[in-house]
Amino acid sequence: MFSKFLSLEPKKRDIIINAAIKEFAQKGYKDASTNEIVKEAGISKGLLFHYFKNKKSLFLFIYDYALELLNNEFYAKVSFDEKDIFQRYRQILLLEYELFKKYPQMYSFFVATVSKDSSEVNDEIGNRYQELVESGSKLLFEGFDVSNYKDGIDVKKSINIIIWSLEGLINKLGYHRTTLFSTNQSQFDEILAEVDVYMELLKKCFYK
Amino acid sequence: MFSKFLSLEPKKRDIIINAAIKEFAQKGYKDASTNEIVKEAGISKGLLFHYFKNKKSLFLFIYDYALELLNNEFYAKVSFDEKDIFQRYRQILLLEYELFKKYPQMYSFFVATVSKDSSEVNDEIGNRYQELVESGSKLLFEGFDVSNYKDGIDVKKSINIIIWSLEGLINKLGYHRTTLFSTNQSQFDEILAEVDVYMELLKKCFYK
Amino acid sequence: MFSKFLSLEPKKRDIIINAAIKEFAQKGYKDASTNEIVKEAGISKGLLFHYFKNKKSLFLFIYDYALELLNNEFYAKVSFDEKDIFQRYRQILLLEYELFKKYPQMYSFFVATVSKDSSEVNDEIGNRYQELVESGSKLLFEGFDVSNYKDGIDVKKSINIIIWSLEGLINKLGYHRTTLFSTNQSQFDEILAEVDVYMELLKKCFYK
Amino acid sequence: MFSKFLSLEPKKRDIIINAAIKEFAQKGYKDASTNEIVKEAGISKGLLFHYFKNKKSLFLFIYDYALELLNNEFYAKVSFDEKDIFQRYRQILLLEYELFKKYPQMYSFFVATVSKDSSEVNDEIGNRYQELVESGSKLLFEGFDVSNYKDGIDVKKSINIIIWSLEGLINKLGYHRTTLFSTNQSQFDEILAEVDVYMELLKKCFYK
DNA sequence: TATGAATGAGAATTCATTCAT
DNA sequence: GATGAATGAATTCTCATTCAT
Repeated sequence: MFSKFLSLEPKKRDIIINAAIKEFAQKGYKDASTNEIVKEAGISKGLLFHYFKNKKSLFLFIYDYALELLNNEFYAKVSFDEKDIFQRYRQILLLEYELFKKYPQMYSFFVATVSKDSSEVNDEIGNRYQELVESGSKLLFEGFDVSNYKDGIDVKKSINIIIWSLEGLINKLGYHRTTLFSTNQSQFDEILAEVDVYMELLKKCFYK
Repeated sequence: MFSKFLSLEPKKRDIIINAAIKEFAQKGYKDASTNEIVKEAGISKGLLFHYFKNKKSLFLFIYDYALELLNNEFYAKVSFDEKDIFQRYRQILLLEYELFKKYPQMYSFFVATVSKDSSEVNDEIGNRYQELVESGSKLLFEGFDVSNYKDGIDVKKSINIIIWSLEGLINKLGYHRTTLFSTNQSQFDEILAEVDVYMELLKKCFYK
Repeated sequence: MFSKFLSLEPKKRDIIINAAIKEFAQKGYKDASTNEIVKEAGISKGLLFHYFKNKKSLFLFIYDYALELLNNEFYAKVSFDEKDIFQRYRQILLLEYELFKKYPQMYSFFVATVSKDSSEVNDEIGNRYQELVESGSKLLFEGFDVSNYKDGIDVKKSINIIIWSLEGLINKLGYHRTTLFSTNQSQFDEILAEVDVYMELLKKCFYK
Repeated sequence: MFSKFLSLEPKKRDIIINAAIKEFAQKGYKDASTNEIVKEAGISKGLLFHYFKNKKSLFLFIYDYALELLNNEFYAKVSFDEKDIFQRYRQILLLEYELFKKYPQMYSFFVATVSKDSSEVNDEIGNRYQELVESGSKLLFEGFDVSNYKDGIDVKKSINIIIWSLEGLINKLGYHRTTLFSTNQSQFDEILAEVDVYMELLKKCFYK
């Protein structure tokens, strides 16, 4: 399928991938211009269509590429030995920060794909991203040690409250996560500090 | 600026506004077709560009129109006499439900605008919507009676936790708010019931 | 369907029709360039697609237009009162000559369409041209007075021989009919004279 | 000119020739794809253009190759000892049948070339095919024994009538010659039988 | 010889915008 | 005010041809 493209030297391959991710991330599938992609990648119009049958096929390749990256570079790195929900969440935040420091366009790509999703590619991508995120969320936020919870607390619901609260917090702090993760280290440290304060408050609610 | 359009007889004006909202809501700024708008509104292409300098100017008009509607039909109707945060939130949910029952396209319009925002209009709309929502949120979630809060609780933070948790809940229940509000009354009642359960849990956390 | 185009002022409409016929006649459906058509017609690219949904639709319009022309300007004009096959054939030749003097491109168009027919339009045009020609041929070469035929001659077969012979002759004289009909009047008269000689020979064969 | 190609080992050369004939026969000059040709021939794009300057040059080579084949395999095999025109014609029909059984693509190639001829190659191929066919026809249909013709018959013209009639017949029977020759033996025998009937009728006309 | 990646002009089609009526 | 014909730049995609290896 993409054999021609995949056997390209990594350097050039990545230039093209990044140009495509950038354009799709900025404009969504439909408004993205293959013209812009080739201009950004510094290749000819024909070459893009030598590697990819058409725009859609290029998009789906990029989509799968990004999904795999997300899986390998994020979900695979979470340590599930950490049984305390707050510690686990801190770990996740740090991993996310690293991830999006490394691949800043990828996050925008998913945001654009999920929100601006065009009917032309909807059917194909189905809900693979959604599935990954949901199955991921389940994984990320399960298997906690609940021995130190107050009696009479619905554990599941309390975990939800913790997650939603902290999500709400970082959304507020970062407006969009994209912005959040484009901040520098010291700003990020401030955010972490604020997260810690909220964690303490939530611990008071649910921990003995 | 829009004097020509504004001095139009209200009936015709509304037909055009609704046609535009519908198209922008469905497709976002860039993909919206002025052709579709004039077809839906039953006017000629020339006339649309007689009233509005260009597509962008039409969009910005619609955007401001929708913002004002949101303000009048929602924020202005919240009763600030209700001093209990949970009661206030319940009231807001009901108002929202009414609002989106009445103007179903408007919500879609904002969702589309915020998510699919095209770089071409981003700068102009700035963050007027965001500002309204934020200033609105402040308004909506201030001035509570905190006399029955546990001692030693950071009130502001606890209010945030309540809001974010309930937001998280209805996002989860409705997946997208759009879907949520297009549900029928009995489904909406179920959602309210679930909200109540979470409210009880949150009360345990923060109320004496 | 083609209402926009049909309500155009005849002069301009014909310019476009002729430009399209010319291009399709020269290159066949697939190789014909809409770019060339608009250049030849002196209109903008957009206007062509304002009148016709796409290249295919333009082609089918032209095809039907040409079919109707062929029917009105040729088949409808043949006088079936002429019961002598040779006189009938002479009449037909003269009508054809007039027809193709008047619409020189049309003949080329059909030749190109029949021979170069692209799979992309084949299904749509079906065999409407073929049907017309065949039903036409039947009409053209039936209902003769056979009272002066020699006895023991298979009339049907003899008529076929007459037709095929005369067709063969004018094909030879004109190489392609296209060329034939682009000749001038005096050349055409020579051809007619030659046809007459062959007719005499054929009469000897079949007439008493 | 084509020295490089001609000094190729015959096996490989024929693979390329056949691939090219097939593609040109199916699609005509313009629509034929050099991509398809190299794919079918199992060679690289570069190699094709190493042997042939460009697509046009390849086409002209194939064209001349096919012309020569037609000459050697058909015209050279006709026995001119047969002095009876009807026997000669029968012989020719059988030879044609053998020829196109052996080289089915070649016939399609000429049909496609003659009918779909693109202006880009028209000038170059000129009318070499036409010339061959015409000079061939002269050869094929000359030198007959006319001793048993009726007196007062223009022999040349009567021969023409015979040829055109029989051509007309097989065109009608086979619709296109291509179809005709792709029929199986028993169908071909039926056609021959019909030809014989017409021959008898024509004999009555011209033979004593 | 032999490869196939790379090119870029040209194809059909869309669409916001203008302008004569 | 009102129309919709007319424009042309921009879109995705194709394909003969070249050239470094």
